[in-house]
Amino acid sequence: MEPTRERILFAALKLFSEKGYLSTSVADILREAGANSGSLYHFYPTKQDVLLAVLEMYRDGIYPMLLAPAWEGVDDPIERVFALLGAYREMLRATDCLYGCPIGSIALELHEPDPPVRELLSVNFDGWVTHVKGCLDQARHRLPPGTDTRALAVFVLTTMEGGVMQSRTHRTLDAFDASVAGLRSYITLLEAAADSRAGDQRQGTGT
Amino acid sequence: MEPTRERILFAALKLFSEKGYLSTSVADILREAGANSGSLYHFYPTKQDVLLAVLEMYRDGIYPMLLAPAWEGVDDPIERVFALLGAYREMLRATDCLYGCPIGSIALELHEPDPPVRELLSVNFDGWVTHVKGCLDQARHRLPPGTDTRALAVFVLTTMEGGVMQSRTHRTLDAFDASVAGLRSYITLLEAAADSRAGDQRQGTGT
DNA sequence: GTCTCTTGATTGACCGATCAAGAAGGGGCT
DNA sequence: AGCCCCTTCTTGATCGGTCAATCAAGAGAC
Repeated sequence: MEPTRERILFAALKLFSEKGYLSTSVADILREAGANSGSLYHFYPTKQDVLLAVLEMYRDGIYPMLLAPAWEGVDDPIERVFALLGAYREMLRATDCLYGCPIGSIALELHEPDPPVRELLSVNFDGWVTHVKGCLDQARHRLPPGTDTRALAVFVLTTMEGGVMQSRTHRTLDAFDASVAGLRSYITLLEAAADSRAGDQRQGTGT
Repeated sequence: MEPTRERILFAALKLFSEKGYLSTSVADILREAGANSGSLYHFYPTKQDVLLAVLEMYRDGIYPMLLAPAWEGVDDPIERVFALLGAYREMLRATDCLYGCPIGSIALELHEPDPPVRELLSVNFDGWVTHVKGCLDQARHRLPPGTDTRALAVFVLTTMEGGVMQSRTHRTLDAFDASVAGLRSYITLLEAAADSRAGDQRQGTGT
């Protein structure tokens, strides 16, 4: 059996993503982890410190747990962006549209989070966005010159979070699919615009 | 003084959007409304019934409270879409990025809401989307033929909700602005595509 | 022997919900 | 008019339950 500290951490991770932070009681975590309250409070002074540890785990897990599996066998940087969105789609599908992005859920659930919590939520979003920006930078030559790849990466996260929110509410993948289709259409148009402009330049007719 | 029932309802409306549903206690509502618990439970059997009444209020208020003010003096249907997003931006700005869309917050806060609650959240999203679809339908001739205006309207809601979520987390308007800019760029490209295709057709070179 | 970790009963605060008692108002009756 | 009754709403103490957090005592490892 894993050490108690990790059992508590994984139990909290699971429950926070399933039921949210506020709806998960310390007793729930203890039951799931098979531990006693004294042990939990030995490692973590308060429930919020458990949350902080979970958020640090998410932060450190973005690449190994999320991106690496989603990108296996996918080399094209633009396709990697959509493979990542596909991984979220699969999570929605596998859970009947119950669980989406735990960071987004916690971010909206805590209306005025303590600074350290807000900071870690922020860092989680930033890490995700930065990785997507990396893909877009790799594909920079296929996008219109001057494209703000960070802003575009933020828009990708927006698409995922907004789509997940609606799909969870409607208990249907439709809204998620419509959102990703919109993003796909947008990026395709951007690529076409970059391409035609490149053609213009080749022909010397660019503006 | 308004009747007690309405004072309770407005107090709940305010508190749910400020602190969320789970973090608002019945005692909070009573204090804000200046009422006693017996009165609240005389009108609403449970706290959840208060939530249902609040969600019905939001549903009925989408046009008169949100769209009508946002669209005042704006006639162009595409500009109306962005005027609506501008109204959300203003709400974020005026509250230092603390309050966003209360429906979205409640939707993510309740992971497995009772069916009537989930239904009303769904209906709220649907009403919003349908109104935006109305704008897009009015501008149908400016969009590529065959455009799925409902899917595009869902994508507009996705943009708003995803942008609000990130801006609230980062306490900066940047993410919201980047998301709306992405959507604006997308729709501009759609209009350009529709336009060039119309030109093609005029010239008889369309595919 | 000491440091790290575990046990589980216990605490006080707060939660949503209940309830008996009473105030307020408005017809209908004489 | 004056009175009564019945419905509607208000009061606020109170309930059992659950919450996060505490703590004294003990187990186990080195």
